[in-house]
Amino acid sequence: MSEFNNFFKSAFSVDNIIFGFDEGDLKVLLIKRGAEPYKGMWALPGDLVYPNEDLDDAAARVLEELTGLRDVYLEQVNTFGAVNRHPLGRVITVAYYSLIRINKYKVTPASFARKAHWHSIAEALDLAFDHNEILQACYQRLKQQVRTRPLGFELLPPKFTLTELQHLYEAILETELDKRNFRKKILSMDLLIDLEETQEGVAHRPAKLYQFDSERYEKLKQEGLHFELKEGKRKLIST
Amino acid sequence: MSEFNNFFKSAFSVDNIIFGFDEGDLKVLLIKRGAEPYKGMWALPGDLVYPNEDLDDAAARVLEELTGLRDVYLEQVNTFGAVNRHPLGRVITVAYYSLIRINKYKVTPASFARKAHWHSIAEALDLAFDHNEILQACYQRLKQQVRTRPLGFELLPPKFTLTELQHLYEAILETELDKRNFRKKILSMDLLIDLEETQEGVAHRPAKLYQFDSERYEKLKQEGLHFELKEGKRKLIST
DNA sequence: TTTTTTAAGTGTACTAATTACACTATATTA
DNA sequence: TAATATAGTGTAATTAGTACACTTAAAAAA
Repeated sequence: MSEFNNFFKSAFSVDNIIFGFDEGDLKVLLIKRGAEPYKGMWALPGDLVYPNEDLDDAAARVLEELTGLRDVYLEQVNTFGAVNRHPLGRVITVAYYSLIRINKYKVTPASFARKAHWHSIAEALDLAFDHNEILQACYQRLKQQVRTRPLGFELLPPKFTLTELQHLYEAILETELDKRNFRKKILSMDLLIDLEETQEGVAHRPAKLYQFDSERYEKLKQEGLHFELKEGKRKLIST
Repeated sequence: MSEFNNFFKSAFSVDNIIFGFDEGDLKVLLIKRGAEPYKGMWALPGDLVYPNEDLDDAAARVLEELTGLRDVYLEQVNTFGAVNRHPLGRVITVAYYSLIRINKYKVTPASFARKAHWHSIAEALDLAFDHNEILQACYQRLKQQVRTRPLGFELLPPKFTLTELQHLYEAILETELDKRNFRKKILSMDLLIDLEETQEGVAHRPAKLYQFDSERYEKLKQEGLHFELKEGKRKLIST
């Protein structure tokens, strides 16, 4: 590896955009940096990748160290590699997003993080490094993917109502959906199990509870199912 | 950067999946490796990223060194970072795909490449490193993106016939399309300029020539156009 | 020159999916 | 028991997708 030696002076990191859903709002988990650079600023949870660690494993590790959660939906989005994106040297970073159920999360901040906190997507501004750009890229990717894969369920508790599901999609897609059309579409996919239970303790007619049928989804996927949700109002191609 | 020093011993590379279209077939440009490791095997064109070079610039450089082409459609797909993917050290690689007009390309092989050659996608097997995996990932991404963005035109000469365009989509999507329905759909998008010219020197009725209207596309995109092509036969969601 | 060959070009009827839209039902709380 | 709040439901109109076969225009062969 003689002539390559000049190259082996870089590092890479993973950064994790952890999405959650709460109070009708799409949230992202940020940490307040306890050390320079960017001390005191909010940042995406991330870490350098160990020399003997696979990239995907590093992303899962970062997530687990912060939230205590394993086996979470995790997807690689993009790699950011501008020369000066990190003040301490050449560090490129691979961005992942993950989807977690916000109430399963318990704070176990890693040593480098002084504070972890959920932020609404819209309020997550002024982040350290190039993390604003990374967050936007991941959010756009989530928006795109949520239309064609049943990812939304990862963000909801195991039992949910159709209205909760609709609100989730509305929050992610930043659009309003028609209640009847949404239900018609979702139920026609035959991916929900009607639990024959209802909400309790709400000051109105209680909603029925459903569960995502992941076995059935795996079966349908093999047969070529296209899970697909369109926009509230479809833009037409016209002159 | 004291405690970080152990980390700054890695390198990263870019690998470029260069797609072209010729003789009704989707092709990929591969080089035969002239040096160890994997000497003599076909590989994706790629290179280590210089310490002071942005990732995207590196991808564009690799492409230009090999083909002489600049300002080509180039898109980052995925980053591959298994610990042992490169025998000479820890090297993660960022994969890009690019779309070029095959007749604009002239061979100018870089020093590390003994030979560059177009391969049909289906025949590009037994590549060096983890390049089979990378190629497949990029091909899947192209397939997906070609449905919702007018990328196909990047692969055709500026003037083309509707049949050529159809064959291109059939090659990429690995499906057959109905001639009348394809034409109806494409023309209804209003993205083609009818050049009022016809083919010459063909032993049959000459086809009309068209040009992609990129100005109009930019305008329509802002208004929310969804360029979208579906499969030949649509799988229905049913019980 | 006529015939053959090859691919270009065209329209319609049917089916499926999407959209817009408003009232009734059921629980709690006042 | 009245008020409030959200759940739950159907249909008609529009748009998009699909299946399908014959005529046209050029070059090449007879």
